[in-house]
Amino acid sequence: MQTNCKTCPFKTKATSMLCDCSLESLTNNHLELKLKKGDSIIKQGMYSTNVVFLRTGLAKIHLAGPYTEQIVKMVNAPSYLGLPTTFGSKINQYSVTAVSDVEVCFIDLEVFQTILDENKEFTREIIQEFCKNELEYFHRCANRTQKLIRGNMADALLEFADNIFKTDTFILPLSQAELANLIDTSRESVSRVLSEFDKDGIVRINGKSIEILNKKSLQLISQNG
Amino acid sequence: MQTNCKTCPFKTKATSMLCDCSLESLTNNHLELKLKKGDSIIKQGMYSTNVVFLRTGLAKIHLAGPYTEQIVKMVNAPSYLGLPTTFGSKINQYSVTAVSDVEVCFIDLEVFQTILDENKEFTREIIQEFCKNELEYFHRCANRTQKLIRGNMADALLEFADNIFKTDTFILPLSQAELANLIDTSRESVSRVLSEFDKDGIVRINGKSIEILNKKSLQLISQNG
DNA sequence: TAGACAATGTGATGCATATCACAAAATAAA
DNA sequence: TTTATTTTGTGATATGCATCACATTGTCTA
Repeated sequence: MQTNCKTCPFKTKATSMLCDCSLESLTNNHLELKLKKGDSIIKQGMYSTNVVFLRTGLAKIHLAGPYTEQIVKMVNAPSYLGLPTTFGSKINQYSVTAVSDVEVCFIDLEVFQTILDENKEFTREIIQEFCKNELEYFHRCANRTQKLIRGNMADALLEFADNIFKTDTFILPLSQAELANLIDTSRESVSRVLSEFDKDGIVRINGKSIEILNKKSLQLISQNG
Repeated sequence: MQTNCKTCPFKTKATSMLCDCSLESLTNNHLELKLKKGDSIIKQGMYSTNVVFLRTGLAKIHLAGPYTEQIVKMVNAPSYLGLPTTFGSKINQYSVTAVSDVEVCFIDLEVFQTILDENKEFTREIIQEFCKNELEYFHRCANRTQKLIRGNMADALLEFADNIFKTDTFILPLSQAELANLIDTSRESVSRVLSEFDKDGIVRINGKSIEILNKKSLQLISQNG
């Protein structure tokens, strides 16, 4: 479903029927931005009347837990962010921060709502995305809490390799402290487990660069705990 | 938005515009059932081409974790269940089981899809529901893993009282073993914490009957951990 | 090229809670 | 009612991991 649109910024092979520019309303109702790694895209607690389209790059969704900030999801482009705010209180309930350089479009929520109303295909895709995410959360709930740290770390590495970067050699986009927030553990444990994996020849670590040497082992560790 | 419909079974004050029976397609395309406590509504791993409307009663969504079955969400009527299956593989990715007697309607997914296409209001409500749930999962991720058992138990009791039964005196719909699966702990710890709460005068427990005596305390315990 | 600050490695210690092991009670079945 | 089965209460023990403490390395800035 690649639709390289000439008049609007959505030139991506997205989930997005937005690129069907019969939706000319969009062309005049968005703000396009390039943001740098570390920049805030959505800030918890702030008022907002926009949906954000993450056009390129990688971001983390995170929010304040009772003690520390928790990363609940990594999101790579293309993806829509901030919908719950749109339909809810207009106060952002979570933060989104770029972990790579990103391109984003801010779309007025009323415009977005109109598009939803007028475009069945797009609506269907959005709902499908929600369904996919819901399943992800369910599995996360069932897995994260039952597995030991090694299992969760294995899952995180496999997720980066298989779903996010789609290669077994990549640069970790998160610090060890952030990784700890993602897999519900402490910074120190992340450090220990990573060097264990390296020592056991499962991965090769070089600063922030990671190469997965033995994916089968990782999958086994993921299953055992 | 109460619409007591005469021709279709959806006579509930639902999220549901389905009761707007301009949707006569529905009237002839559903199966209505009364199920008993403990009956399975949706079974993980089974093929299905239905969405389920939970008309009355209370259910639990649960799925197989690496070690034990995990309860990921309690759902009370009115609510739609099984949408991810609809839009996904048609193999149920989770189970839903009645924890009280329930009334459910099985709706063919093509009929459901048609309704979505034809009814903007309904679609909007469904999306809103997804958004609400997503926020719930995020908060669950951030809370459940950071809090101690007492905090999670306090949350569960407050959830039952405030959101599910809407009264401070209720009958626990789950066994202690199920409660343990809900708040990520062991059966024994559930037993211990509940009797602690009782001993401290925070709740009064009598078999499965629970009365919350000191809600402020529960909220404090929830915050501290 | 220094100096400062952030990110990482690694040992020692403590603690929350899982697990094991039964007893007691409640519920279901016969 | 009696028997069988599930649910619950409670102690003792084991353990995975958080926390603390500090050394080391890496990275930015002036």
